[in-house]
Amino acid sequence: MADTTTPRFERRKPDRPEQIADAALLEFAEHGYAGTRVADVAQRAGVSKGLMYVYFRTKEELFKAVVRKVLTPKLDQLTSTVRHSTLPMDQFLRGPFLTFMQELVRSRARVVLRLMIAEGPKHPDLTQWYMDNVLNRGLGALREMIQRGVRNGELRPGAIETYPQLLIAPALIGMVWMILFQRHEKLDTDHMLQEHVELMVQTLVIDGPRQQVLL
Amino acid sequence: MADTTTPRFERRKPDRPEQIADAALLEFAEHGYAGTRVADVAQRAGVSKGLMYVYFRTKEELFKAVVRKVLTPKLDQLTSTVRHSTLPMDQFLRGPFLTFMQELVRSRARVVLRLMIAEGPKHPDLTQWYMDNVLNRGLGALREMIQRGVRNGELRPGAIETYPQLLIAPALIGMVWMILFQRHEKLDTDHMLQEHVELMVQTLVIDGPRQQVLL
Amino acid sequence: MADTTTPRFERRKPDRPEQIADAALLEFAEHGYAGTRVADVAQRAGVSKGLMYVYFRTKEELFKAVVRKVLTPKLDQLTSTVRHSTLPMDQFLRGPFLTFMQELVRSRARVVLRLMIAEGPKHPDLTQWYMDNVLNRGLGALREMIQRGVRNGELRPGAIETYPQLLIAPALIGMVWMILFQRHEKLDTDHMLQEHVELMVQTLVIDGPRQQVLL
Amino acid sequence: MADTTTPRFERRKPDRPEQIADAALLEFAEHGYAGTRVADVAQRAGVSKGLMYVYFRTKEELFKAVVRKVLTPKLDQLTSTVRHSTLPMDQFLRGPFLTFMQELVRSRARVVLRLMIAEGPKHPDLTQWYMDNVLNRGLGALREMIQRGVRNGELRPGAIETYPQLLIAPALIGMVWMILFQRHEKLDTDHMLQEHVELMVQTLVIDGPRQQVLL
DNA sequence: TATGAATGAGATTTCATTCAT
DNA sequence: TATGAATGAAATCTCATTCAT
Repeated sequence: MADTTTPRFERRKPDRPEQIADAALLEFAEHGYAGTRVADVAQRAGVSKGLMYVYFRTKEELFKAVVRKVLTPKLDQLTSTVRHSTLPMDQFLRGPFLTFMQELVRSRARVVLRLMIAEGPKHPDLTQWYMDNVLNRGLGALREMIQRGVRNGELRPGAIETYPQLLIAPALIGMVWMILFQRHEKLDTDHMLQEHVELMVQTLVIDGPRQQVLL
Repeated sequence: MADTTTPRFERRKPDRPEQIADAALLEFAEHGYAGTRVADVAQRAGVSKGLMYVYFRTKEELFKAVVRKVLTPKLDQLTSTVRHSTLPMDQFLRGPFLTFMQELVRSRARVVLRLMIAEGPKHPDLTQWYMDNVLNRGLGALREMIQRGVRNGELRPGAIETYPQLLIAPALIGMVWMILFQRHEKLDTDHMLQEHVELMVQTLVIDGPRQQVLL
Repeated sequence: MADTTTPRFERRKPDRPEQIADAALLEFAEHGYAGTRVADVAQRAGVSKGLMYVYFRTKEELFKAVVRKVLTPKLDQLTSTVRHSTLPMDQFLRGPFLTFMQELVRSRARVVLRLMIAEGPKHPDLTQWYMDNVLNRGLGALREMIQRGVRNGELRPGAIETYPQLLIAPALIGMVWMILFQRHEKLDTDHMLQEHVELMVQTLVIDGPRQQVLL
Repeated sequence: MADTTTPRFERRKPDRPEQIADAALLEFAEHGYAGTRVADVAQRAGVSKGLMYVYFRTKEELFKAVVRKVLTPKLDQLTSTVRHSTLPMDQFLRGPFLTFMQELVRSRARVVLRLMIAEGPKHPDLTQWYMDNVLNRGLGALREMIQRGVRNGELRPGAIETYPQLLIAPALIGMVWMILFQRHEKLDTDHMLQEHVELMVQTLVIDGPRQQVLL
């Protein structure tokens, strides 16, 4: 009632980058990097083509911004989960860790993973950022968790300390499956990850009185 | 009769399609699908642009042909390995199966995986072909192997029968690592896969007299 | 009455148009007309883009204003120099006239000349203004001077009355040289102009008692 | 009659660059560098936009090619004229040299001069080329001619040896006039140049028996 | 008066595909 | 069969100008 005429311009600078990045993620997810038209992102974001270039100097910058924006919180979540847990190792793996993987497979990070795999080799600086801020932070957090378990006598020492990748490998499978095949053939990734965690617990966790202090 | 597709008595440079597909794989590997120029493939193959279109009607057809050409022998190798092995399960896993994964990570299949992840969603028919001829054949072979082990009393029944993906998940990690990070930070994927197999053997293989007949 | 355009009692930063025009000249000089961004002029002038459009309705208007602003005083200077001189012709040519040309070559007029040559054909009204207010006033002043000399018996009558352009042609050469080549190869334009004047004096000035009244 | 259907493609590679450069010159002449659209050049040349980029990688390359193409023959003409003349100096100046300047003012070089003045500062390599291949060759040829005259006792030594620019300065005036004002106000550049040459001959050429050997 | 976020028309450039030879 | 000159649709990016505040 107050605004009877729709203004041709809307001024709301603070929201714009967010708004554009969200739209961009969706377009990139659907069409990949090269397949995405800046014009379509603009339309999806409800802004003009020109405005895109006010906030992101090139399509490539936009892409990188999207990747960073999506992955950063995911990694924060992982590190935080690992750092603040005081649960016994088996409960931790079956609980928060499993949940993290299950959510990861479903989250927007999945499509960003696809984008990284597809475009990473063309963007060395983005790949470097990914290594520093996603991969190494992620693996670092996992390794920290495992080593704590080993020190506490909860976990068998061994390969998993050297290659924490093995712990999340099935999440990667899950994501790739979702990307490529989910439309064709369902896979219960939640269950698969649960079974994976069971196997890991069986293999890694030392039986016996585990109620010792964990901290 | 053995050679039905190649017209035997026409004069033309033999294996032109082969030649082109090989060049195309290298270009796709380096630049991705969209980043690859048909002209560059032609140059690399040593033929004219026009001739490409004699053998492959579009760039997309060429892409699909490349994917099929690379993956088919890989799958044949896996199925054959699994089918013809008469080794006890632990020896099989530590031997031919580990070797297969290690080679897989290094092979041209790696770059095709990248291409599939990047482009799959845009080519449903290719994805369908991949599911039928790569994924399901691959998982089928693995499942077959596992079930034989279970029947023989060599393997514990359980999750791995349902989700043979868990067995090759680290190979996927290895491939993705090679694609994205190998230039930045080395990972000894061979060793990682070996450790993975050890974990799997510990978890899955039933101890005790294993020298019973396998077949 | 003296000051009709500037409203005397309104509060605003004085000389905004001046300020903008000065900034514009520098930008136009560096990047040419098309290569100059209105936003950059605004920034250089320390005002907002929007404000520019309060004082100059379009980029083109701004351009024309700059041209006029720079050239007008130069022409005033020339006419005034010529009109007020009471020197014998040889002294005048070697003195004030030479100085004028030497300064001209160095002045901001040089870059405006470049702009006129580049953009003139696209702006007929500007070109017309230039003809009326620069070219014809300039040539007029020179011709007046020459004719006075002829009447006084100081100068040989002839071509130079018809084509006073010949008298300042080397200044044009000097300006073009400064515009294009000075960064690559120095030319002592001062000396060149001095030599030109010497040649002119030799050719044009009638020897003999020249101390007669001049005026 | 032979070709009843107009083919959509015409294959005539050898002509193309020429054809495009000619069209480009006309467009650049009319609209300047920035004001010229590649599409319009293409249309004028009767080829597709895409083909432009087959022969000239960028608009800038096209521009440079045009400049070089137009100026090179002009300079060849000047050097050749100067080198091969066996005329006495006054006849040479009043004859071939005057003719050269008169033609120069009318030729396509005129518009290229405009382009150079306008765009030179933005293209240092083109400017360097211009200096090496136009300016210095041109001035060199003039200086050579003058020094020959001085050695022969035909010309007074002096400023003109140091600054041969003074000899062609009026041609520059003529060209600039043609560019900017000819549509508004005629100037008989031919006559102006003729008068200029007369002045130069009067000033520079030594009277007396000039029938001495010239060579 | 003053700002600068927002617009949108238009420019250059790329490249898969066609087709005259 | 073989070539590569030629096409044209489309994509990215720029920037003068407008207008809500």
